Amino acid sequence: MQSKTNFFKKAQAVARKIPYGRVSSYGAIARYLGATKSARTVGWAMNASKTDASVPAHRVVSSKGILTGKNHFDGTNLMQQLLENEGVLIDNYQITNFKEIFWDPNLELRIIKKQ
DNA sequence: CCCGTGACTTCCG
DNA sequence: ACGGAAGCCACGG
Repeated sequence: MQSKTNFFKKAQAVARKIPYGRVSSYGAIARYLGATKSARTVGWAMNASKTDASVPAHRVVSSKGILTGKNHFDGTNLMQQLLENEGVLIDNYQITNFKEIFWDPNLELRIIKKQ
């Protein structure tokens, strides 16, 4: 029996699958879970998984490649530092090569995605 | 138990 | 094309 917080676990699972040096967006994950408009809930899942070091929440940004969640991290520029450490180019809390390193679960995983 | 909030995105006018 | 409003799921008060 799946818990009621199935959405959380799924979101965390997808975020955990984000490769090193890649980033994804809340909407992409939400869409992969079948809830396109539930992007905010994905952010909540990140907040819940924040205590879990296995979930790279810093690799999850907005659809524009903006570090919208930087304010929720421990420090102020911690999220940017973590991403830059992985080779991600960031300018003013915005990923410059976002489209290049964007990792879309709908394209990469395509598990439940119909062909 | 009901209402509001939140790391966003999409749709309608 | 731009701006405003709705939607989605979960949690806290």
